[in-house]
Amino acid sequence: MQGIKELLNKKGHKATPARLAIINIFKNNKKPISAEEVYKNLKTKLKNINVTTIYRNLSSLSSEGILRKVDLKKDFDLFELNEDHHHHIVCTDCNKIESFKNKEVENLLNTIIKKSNNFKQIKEHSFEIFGLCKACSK
Amino acid sequence: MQGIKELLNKKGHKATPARLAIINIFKNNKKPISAEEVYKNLKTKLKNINVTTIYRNLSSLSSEGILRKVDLKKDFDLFELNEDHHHHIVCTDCNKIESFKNKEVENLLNTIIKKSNNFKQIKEHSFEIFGLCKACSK
DNA sequence: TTCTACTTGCAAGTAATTTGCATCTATGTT
DNA sequence: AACATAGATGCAAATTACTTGCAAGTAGAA
Ligand SMILES: [Mn+2]
Ligand SMILES: [Mn+2]
Ligand SMILES: [Zn+2]
Ligand SMILES: [Zn+2]
Repeated sequence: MQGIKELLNKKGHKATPARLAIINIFKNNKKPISAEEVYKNLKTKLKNINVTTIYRNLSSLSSEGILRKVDLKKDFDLFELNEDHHHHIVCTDCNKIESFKNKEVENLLNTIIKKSNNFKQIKEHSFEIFGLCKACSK
Repeated sequence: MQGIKELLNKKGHKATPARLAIINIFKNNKKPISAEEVYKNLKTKLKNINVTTIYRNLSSLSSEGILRKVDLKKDFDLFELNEDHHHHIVCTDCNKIESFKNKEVENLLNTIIKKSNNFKQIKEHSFEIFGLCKACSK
């Protein structure tokens, strides 16, 4: 937890208890979670923590590239650590989330951008799959 | 505009002026648009049209598979006709949207699902690309 | 033409996220 | 170690996209 504090300070942000705890939650969690989920988790550790603080931190941590927002067709935003780029398969019934990496997806981006008339550079992309997990498809 | 009316009736929905006008807007429009955009457009054609009607119709037309919701990282939903499956490249600066089809993306789904431990069937997927268009990247 | 289920307009309600502001605190400086 | 201050936080109020309840209207079947 040493590098994190320096990283934050270097970006002009303070390593507050709330912020460190939030990052910690994501370090110990492999699937995307919502502000509300972070909040519930944090309440057990920090008395007097407010959801607003969660929202503000999820937002700033995301712009700094420490977290990233994941769009999984929910009516609220999900976040996860912004390490090792990957995609998700989501069960639309029970919300099980499996993540996967696939080089070909990434290679395809080049092919696609070459064919494009209006774009020459890509900043990011999303590739998410929705279906029923084995348990739910019975 | 004959087939549409029958299609709607067959699904137990009435071919009301509002509903037909909404479908028409999408027929004459190639990029995903929001409820608010549909509303602005409709106001010039139907006096006394209410946004609620737009929301309700976008929703029902989507569940019927006539429209589909598109997720482009906006804070509102976008919709487009649910014909010929495709994906988008979006300019994060000026919101220009280019659409493309790519067989390989679709083929990849099979490869991915085979490697999955928890999923065997896919219902849908999203693959959206974000970057700067030529005009905006100067 | 009549009947009725589906629609619509309008007002009010939700739910997620944001903002204003007074108070507080982590960190650099003295 | 005490100080100064930019950045954080809690709390309440505001925003915003979207939904819901209800009474009145209308498309389509008979
Ligand atoms: Mn993930
Ligand atoms: Mn499209
Ligand atoms: Zn499942
Ligand atoms: Zn552009």
